[in-house]
Amino acid sequence: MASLRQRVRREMAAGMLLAAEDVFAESGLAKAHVEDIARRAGVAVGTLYNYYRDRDGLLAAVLASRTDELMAELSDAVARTAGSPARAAMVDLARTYLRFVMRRPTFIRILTEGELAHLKESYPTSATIPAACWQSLREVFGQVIARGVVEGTVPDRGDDLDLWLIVGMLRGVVLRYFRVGTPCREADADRVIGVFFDGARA
Amino acid sequence: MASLRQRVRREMAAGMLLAAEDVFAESGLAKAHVEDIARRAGVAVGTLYNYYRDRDGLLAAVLASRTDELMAELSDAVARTAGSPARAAMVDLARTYLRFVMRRPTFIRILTEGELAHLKESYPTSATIPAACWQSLREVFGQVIARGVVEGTVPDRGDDLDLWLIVGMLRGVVLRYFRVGTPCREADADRVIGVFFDGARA
Amino acid sequence: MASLRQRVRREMAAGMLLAAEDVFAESGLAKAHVEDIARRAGVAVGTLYNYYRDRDGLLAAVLASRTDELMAELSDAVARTAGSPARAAMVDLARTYLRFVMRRPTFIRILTEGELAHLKESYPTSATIPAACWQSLREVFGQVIARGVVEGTVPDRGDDLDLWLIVGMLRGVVLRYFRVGTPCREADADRVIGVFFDGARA
Amino acid sequence: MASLRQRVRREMAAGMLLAAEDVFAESGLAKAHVEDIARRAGVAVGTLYNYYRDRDGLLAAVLASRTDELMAELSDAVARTAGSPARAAMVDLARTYLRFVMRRPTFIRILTEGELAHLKESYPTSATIPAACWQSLREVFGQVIARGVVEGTVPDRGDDLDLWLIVGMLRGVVLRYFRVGTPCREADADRVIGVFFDGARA
DNA sequence: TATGAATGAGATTTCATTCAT
DNA sequence: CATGAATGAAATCTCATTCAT
Repeated sequence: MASLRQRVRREMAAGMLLAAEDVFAESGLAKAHVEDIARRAGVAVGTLYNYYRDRDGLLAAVLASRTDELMAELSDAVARTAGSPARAAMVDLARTYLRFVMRRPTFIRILTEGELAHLKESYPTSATIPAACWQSLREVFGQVIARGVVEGTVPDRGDDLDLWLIVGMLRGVVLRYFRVGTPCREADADRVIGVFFDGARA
Repeated sequence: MASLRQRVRREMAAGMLLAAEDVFAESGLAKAHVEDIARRAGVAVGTLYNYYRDRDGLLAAVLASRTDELMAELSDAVARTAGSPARAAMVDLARTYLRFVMRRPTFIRILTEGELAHLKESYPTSATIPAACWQSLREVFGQVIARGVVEGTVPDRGDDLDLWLIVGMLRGVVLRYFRVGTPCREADADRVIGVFFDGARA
Repeated sequence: MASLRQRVRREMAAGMLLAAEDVFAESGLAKAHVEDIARRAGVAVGTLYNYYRDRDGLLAAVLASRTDELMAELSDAVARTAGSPARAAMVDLARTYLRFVMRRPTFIRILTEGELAHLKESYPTSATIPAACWQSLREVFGQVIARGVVEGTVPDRGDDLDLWLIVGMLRGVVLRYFRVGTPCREADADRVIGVFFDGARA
Repeated sequence: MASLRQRVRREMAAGMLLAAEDVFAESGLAKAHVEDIARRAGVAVGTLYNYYRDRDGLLAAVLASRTDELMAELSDAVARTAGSPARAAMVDLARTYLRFVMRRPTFIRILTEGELAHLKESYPTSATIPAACWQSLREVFGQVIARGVVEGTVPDRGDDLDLWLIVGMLRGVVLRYFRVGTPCREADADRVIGVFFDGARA
């Protein structure tokens, strides 16, 4: 059982994590200042450093926790659609992902920025996490597509381009949300998978 | 006829622009240091500032020149496919874009990073250019899709989601190149447009 | 009661202010480098910037505090000579001023340099303070001279030239101190006012 | 006889000197940029350096030529009032000085700024000239006052304070011009000397 | 001799991290 | 542990001076 002290410590750490996530997303990874994070968390900078090694460690913690959360939800979706046809499973995956985007938009923003930003210098530990997360996302879709190939509903093209296209379309939906404000809806997930299977005409 | 001095000046400016493009792309917008750009260009820092007002001006110049180049090629593609069916025109556009990506990958890297980075503070002038460029790219596809709607080959869904999906797929192809190294080929453009019209099965 | 932290903070700020005053006076406003001020104050540059927005803010603080000090002493002098004849009051003012010069020569040096230097670019906030201070000094003398006019001991010439002459003579005494090292004494104040009322012969 | 070449060279040098004087006065000694001087003179910076060793040399030349001009006029005044009473001679000197101020205000501005500015670093050669010029001005008045002492119209106080007071008053008149725009008139010279001999009442 | 672009030392300011209280 | 002031390396930008043309 967690002692009171441990519980308090965990809650403080969690509060700082939320503050960090907000600031990383709002200000951008390059302009996210430790002092801003501390202010947002309602603690002193020194306290941040008592809980996390450095700014990099803070980002790594944000990424790790949210990445776990996302992967857990995707795993759930995979598990619960184990027997369904590939297309239905993919719809479920896409919906799950877009729901997650709307629930954790700040994290997704960081994840998307981090995919291309050059983080090695400022964030040596965290630098590889976003790309790895995107990789995992593609792999999840890859598993289901493999089922589609077995089913015969998806042709085997012998490359992984389809994965980049599906995830690309999903990123398109999300970027529309970030840039224009149009929320991501389940219907958008259906459209993405619909286009993937039948094209826009269907 | 340009005087010798003018010619030299233009060449120096162009050299610095190329150096800046490389450094912006390689180091990332946040970690692209003026001194690195100068070193890469083989000039002193002060010389950079004789040609461009500040770091922001340097980035703005890079973005402006390459954006113009890209838009010119896309305009050409639109013009030369004026009478073709929408699908053929879109294939041409997508091929044109991917060819450009392979010819100017550093610029595309900047453009893609700049779409989501928070640049207002460090690059007040350049901050809005990447998003505007992406917007233009969507509009170019939008024009052709409108033709497809008239043709009856593309259903009118009453929203702009299709544009985000197409551009999203293209970005997927490009990200694959950036992350995995797989070059963007014309066949990829055909796949993207093929999926858009007929789905992956076709 | 001031907390320990507040007291320390106030003392640090005061120490930096003194260091800044010294360096501004010794090196001149144009050659007073932040690093020199920090070294003189025995702190790191960053610490200066924790207390003052920028170099301009540092100078503004020096000027504001010392200007207040000077004006307070002059106001005291005006108040305590409220019933005296104008001449006695002016002697008191002049003595007060010269005493202040000898107590705060570094500030007076800054004030005198700042009257003519072009500070708008390097010191946007502080630029107008010295001239305003000199203006106040003239006004203080102006009030007493007005009493002299009422008394009939000073002729009303209908212009403000007398003020510029009195303050000019005082500046002469001070410049002698700065250039030749002759200290400003109360007898000098008496001479200045004596000349103003009766000429050098008396 | 001056060759054409020499004449041209002298005219160019003179033009640069005028430009330098303007810029030194307008921008202040610390913010007078060589490029501004060149632009004002209508030549390239390199040309400036063909005529003057460096920025310091340019200022030294400005100061030297104008100082000579001023001292020549004052010497004339001294010479032409050789037989007059001290008071009349001093009025002549003061008028001569204020006329010069109105004819060469830019130079006087530099001279006045240079009296207190710390020029040793940026202008090693020129640094001592302004103070020396002021010293000469006091000496000129000192000679005439010595005559007044002999005459019995000026008491011998055994110090040089009177000189600092007279020159201080003149500086007051000039500062009024610089700060408020009131031109220096001959009547002002009369007032200064009048106050010196008889006080403000007379 | 005139030109004006190239140079790079030097100045200001920022901000992640440390550590005494 | 929490605090937040101190630190100083690092980054941008300026401008007097040089020198090839």
